[in-house]
Amino acid sequence: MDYKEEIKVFSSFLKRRGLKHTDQREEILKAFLSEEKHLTADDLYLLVMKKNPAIGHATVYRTLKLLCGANLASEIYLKDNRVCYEHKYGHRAHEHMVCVHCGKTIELRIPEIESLVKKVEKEHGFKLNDYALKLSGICAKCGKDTK
Amino acid sequence: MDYKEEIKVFSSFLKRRGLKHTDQREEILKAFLSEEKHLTADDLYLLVMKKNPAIGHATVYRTLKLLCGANLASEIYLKDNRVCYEHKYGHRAHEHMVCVHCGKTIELRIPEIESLVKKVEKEHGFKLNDYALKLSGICAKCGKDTK
DNA sequence: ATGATATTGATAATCAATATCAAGTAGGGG
DNA sequence: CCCCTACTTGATATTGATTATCAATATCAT
Repeated sequence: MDYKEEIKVFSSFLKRRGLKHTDQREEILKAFLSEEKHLTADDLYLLVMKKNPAIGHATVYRTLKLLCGANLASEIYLKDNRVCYEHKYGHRAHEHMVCVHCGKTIELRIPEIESLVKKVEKEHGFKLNDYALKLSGICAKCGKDTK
Repeated sequence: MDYKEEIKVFSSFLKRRGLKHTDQREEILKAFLSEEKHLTADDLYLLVMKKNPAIGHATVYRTLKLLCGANLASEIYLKDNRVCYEHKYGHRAHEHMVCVHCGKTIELRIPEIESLVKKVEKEHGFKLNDYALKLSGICAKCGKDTK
């Protein structure tokens, strides 16, 4: 995969902001896209390290913020104050199910939510940016293991 | 208010766990209940300080964990990795709307969610502990201010 | 190519939350 | 009612994730 599409989105975001397109940023973006599951900043750092050990910790953190700004990634906040990042481009999954036992996160698709959320938005005069539904509990696998 | 009910719940929780009912714990619980809005651990610490400056930071943190265990409080995870605590006893609001501008949090009541969540739970063989719906955007007031 | 400006990586700094530990209590059994 | 043991406390040190700092370097419009 070449991620041409996403790289273009990122590039134009950077240009629009007067920022620069660097090798590090592109490498980090590619590594991020290559992993389908959710990543913490540190997970991504380790992934990037394998390709290019010269890239620093801070750069990964910084680039993740940029990716969020470019709407290529979004942050999700899990238990224990951990932050994960997920792909956003071409996605619109804001519903997650997290297993409090093994930590696995499943993305859900609950179309009915959208209309509910819209209704609430109108009722409260809120201008919605985003929403997130998070279910937490014990996943099927862990439920079996602990039985 | 005497919070008799909640104190009893806490007491029996402690006994059940072989833990002790101390003045500090009760004071912290009362302070927590006295404030209707969401609190960070530090907010609560400052509140408790006013009544009893001798109570330490760590004790507040520890007691909040206990309150969660006793189902009197629950944690909510906001942007920037901040954790807040909200009342849980007699509550069942898991729906929040957070203004990304002023930071205000509004508790919602969306009864339809419950059945949606139940459906998903069944579909995935998940054993649900909790769920949280978080809407984020600009609240009516801030929307007006920035117009 | 040049130069203004953004970027990088190493390091130090920050912050909330947690672990440690000696001294102080609670509260059940006698 | 007192003892004893185990739980608690508060001060402090520690952790771990994220950010700030800063000199050296790279980008890109011209």
